[in-house]
Amino acid sequence: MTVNKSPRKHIILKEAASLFREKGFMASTLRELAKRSGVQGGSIYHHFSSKQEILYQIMDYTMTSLIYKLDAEIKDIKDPLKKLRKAIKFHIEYHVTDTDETFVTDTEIRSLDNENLEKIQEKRSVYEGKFIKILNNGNSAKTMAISNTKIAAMAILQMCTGVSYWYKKDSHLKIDDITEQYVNFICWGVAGKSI
Amino acid sequence: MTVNKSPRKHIILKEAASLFREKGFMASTLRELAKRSGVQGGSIYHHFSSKQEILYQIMDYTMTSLIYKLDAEIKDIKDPLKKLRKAIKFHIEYHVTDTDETFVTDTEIRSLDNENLEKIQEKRSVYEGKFIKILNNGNSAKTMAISNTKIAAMAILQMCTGVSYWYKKDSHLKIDDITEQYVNFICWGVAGKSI
DNA sequence: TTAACAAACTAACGCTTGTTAGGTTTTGTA
DNA sequence: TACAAAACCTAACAAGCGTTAGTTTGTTAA
Repeated sequence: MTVNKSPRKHIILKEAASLFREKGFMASTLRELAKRSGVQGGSIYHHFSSKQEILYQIMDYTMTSLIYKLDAEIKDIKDPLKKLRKAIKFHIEYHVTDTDETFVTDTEIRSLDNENLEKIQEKRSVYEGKFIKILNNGNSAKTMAISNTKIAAMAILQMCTGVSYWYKKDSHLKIDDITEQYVNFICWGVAGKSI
Repeated sequence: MTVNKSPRKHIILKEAASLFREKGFMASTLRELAKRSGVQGGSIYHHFSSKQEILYQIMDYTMTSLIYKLDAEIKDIKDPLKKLRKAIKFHIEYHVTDTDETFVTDTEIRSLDNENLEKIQEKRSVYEGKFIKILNNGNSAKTMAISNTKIAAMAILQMCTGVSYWYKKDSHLKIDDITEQYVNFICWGVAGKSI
């Protein structure tokens, strides 16, 4: 989110994430998005060049944030298991904070144009690579016992990303409790055979 | 799949699952589906009353199969941990066998009309309930230590369903290897604190 | 006050899509 | 073989959608 983001543009992006989550990108119309954002359909084009650009901006911002913020969270941690705990905690908290954006980013890959698709796929790969690296380090340190770290990373990410599918802001479940359960489950899972 | 399923209807359903997976339901057109199925657009209406019905039939068949076949796999197993292993193995194998159908069933919930949505949600809930029950039994038997079996069941299912997102039939990965990794990861994860 | 610019409205365009209706061809059965 | 049903083709309809172009409105600086 750059500092010079106009209020309306910001509103449109937030409403877009909500609408896309609710109906899917293709089933969402600009007329409805405009209505929800407080303008008329054609006005969207003052802020965005196309419907596709709205989707891309949501997804690109989300992936970029995930990558940079994950780094900030784990860069000073040496122990792989501790690093993994922190990474999982971060991932879940991010997905629980921006549920609409993260859900859309995870589910609307197919709606991207080819050019945008490549860019987002690249960032997904970078993000996933950070988890693979942690798992590889855990294997090296003998505190984890994973046969295929790529599959394990995918499994872990899919499971944790899944929180954005069901979590509701008004849920009685506390984020820390959810996080704790996922972290424990995963850490026992990766450590299992090395105990 | 009933015995009297006409060949063309069967082809259309298979092609629909493939097309919907590739482009999403809303971005898929009946003209393209017809083309892929070897007929013209209007001919689809000889076999299905609407585009929505095609989607519903794919999803309903998949959910119904999952429910009944899971039961058949685990009904004679008493030990909760063994039962869980079998359930996970079944789930992954099903998702790896019908990757298109399972992927569509998991991702196109939002494309369902309200009436169809309720029916599919109900079946999803039934299926999920079977996993929750296994976990509850594991807790009772003290071979699992899960604070919230509902969350754990969701996490497990999301992770295992995720296989249909990335698995490719021509993959060098053997299904048994994949299954083994998931089963081990999960069983260590659920058993962790009870060890 | 005036001019410039940003933001928004509005009508309409061109295209696409699910679907229908009527006609033709193919298949199955007596 | 004849007939009916199933399957398919085809043209077209009605609705909707992303987008464009022109106009209007509000704001700001000179």
